[in-house]
Amino acid sequence: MSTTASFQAAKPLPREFYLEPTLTVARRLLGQIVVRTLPGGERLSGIIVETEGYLAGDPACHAYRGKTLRNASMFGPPGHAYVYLSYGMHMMLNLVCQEEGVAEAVLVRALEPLEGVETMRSLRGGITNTIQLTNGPGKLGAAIALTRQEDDGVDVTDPKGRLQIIPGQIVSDADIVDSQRIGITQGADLPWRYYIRGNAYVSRK
DNA sequence: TCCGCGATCGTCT
DNA sequence: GACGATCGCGGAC
Repeated sequence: MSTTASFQAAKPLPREFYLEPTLTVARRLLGQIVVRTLPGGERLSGIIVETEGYLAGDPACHAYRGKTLRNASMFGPPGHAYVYLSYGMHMMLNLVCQEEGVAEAVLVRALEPLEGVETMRSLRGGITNTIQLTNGPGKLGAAIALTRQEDDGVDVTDPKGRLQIIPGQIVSDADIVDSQRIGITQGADLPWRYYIRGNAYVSRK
């Protein structure tokens, strides 16, 4: 196994991290690490390699038409998760940005697996191709066993939480590619998708 | 390799 | 009653 001791001890990124402009947060989340602790104690983790920003006033944002039961956590405090069901089958992971009342978030679209790869494999139906484990928002949701009941609204800055974002590597601007968001019709031309240049786990180049 | 389509269900019109 | 911030399969070329 690889040397994981250094990041296992790391504390989650602080709440202030999520108060920068949301598109800045979307860029800075690249290289950071999602840590999922299963009920039995096993850790699943991966490096964030692809994100998308969703802003207030953006027609593609779920909060565009106001607060509802589904998008309520987006209106909550920063540093919490907004998890929802997409296409009736995929759980999507977003991280809430901006102060309470401002509904903006970053969608985590792809991870590079670190810990718990074999468990992720079984959660993804036993597929053998490691690249395809987490190279898409629905795929990573399944790979880390996200559920709306247990994960929507959780505080990802809580050092004891089931879902945390901890510091990873620094990604320089030169290694970040800006592109158009995927799978939306409204605001499809906006370049608010970011990914790590050359990373094999990005959903689309 | 590319494209079209079905699965599946909560949410909002 | 329609439509997704998706995915994976099957058929055509």
